[in-house]
Amino acid sequence: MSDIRQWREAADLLRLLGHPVRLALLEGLSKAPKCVTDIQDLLAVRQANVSQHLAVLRQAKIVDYHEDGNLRCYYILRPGLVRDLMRLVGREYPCKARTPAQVRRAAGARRSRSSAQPATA
Amino acid sequence: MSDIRQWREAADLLRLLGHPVRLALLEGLSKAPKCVTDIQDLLAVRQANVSQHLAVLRQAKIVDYHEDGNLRCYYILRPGLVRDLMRLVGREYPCKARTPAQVRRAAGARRSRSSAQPATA
DNA sequence: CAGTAGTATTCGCATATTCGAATCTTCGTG
DNA sequence: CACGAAGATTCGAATATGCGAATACTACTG
Repeated sequence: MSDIRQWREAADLLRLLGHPVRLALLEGLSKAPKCVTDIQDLLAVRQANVSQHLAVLRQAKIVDYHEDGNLRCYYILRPGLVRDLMRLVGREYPCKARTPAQVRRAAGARRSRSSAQPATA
Repeated sequence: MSDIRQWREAADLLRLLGHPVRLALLEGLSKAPKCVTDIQDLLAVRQANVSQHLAVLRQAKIVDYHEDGNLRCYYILRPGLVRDLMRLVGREYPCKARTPAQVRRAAGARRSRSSAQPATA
């Protein structure tokens, strides 16, 4: 479990979700589908910018839309993801400080690298 | 709930977590506390870079450390947060596509903005 | 005290992200 | 068909992020 590449996808997802407008967008959409102009109106963000953020969320398969005449009604494509996301960012996670002794014991006998093998390189 | 500023903190948190090295770091630390050199060795990332990422996580109060002589043993300061985070990025969230009719109905009667009330502003 | 291992910090560059302005497309209506 | 409204896309500039190299700092050891 030391390969960093396996975390790239998860990191991309988190980074993409980590934008205030996109979070507000997701919360708004999680209540009901909305068209771009409604969102623009609701969030006080310019239309082009709303479209840009929606495009990002759409590429990530987090939202999708249906066309209704001239309008595009966006909705949450993965409600479970958004729900869990909102819980994560909404919850308070208290700090659980450990004592030096606890940490030292949990760290095991691994002192330094004095006995390190040259690895695979 | 249309104020974007209230999402800034959450967005900052997600963005900060959205980095492959930091995720790998958190997973490694969630198994046991480790010192910087151990991590550097485990993840094949340069020492300065490990320190940089750890500094970010420390400022966000996600990790902390205790000094053990010359070493700094880092540990997860908010295990609940990291646990839920790992669950979120580890789980599969299936796409729940809606039909146009479903979306239109859920969107309510809000067609466009033609009949928009001036809101509370 | 000199040397060294462990770690942090600073600096600079390369790359990525964000956003506004402008433009383009499409659909509906008269 | 002309026009306007809804929305997407492109482009460029400002800002942020990531990382390596170099360096500084500190606590042990001899």
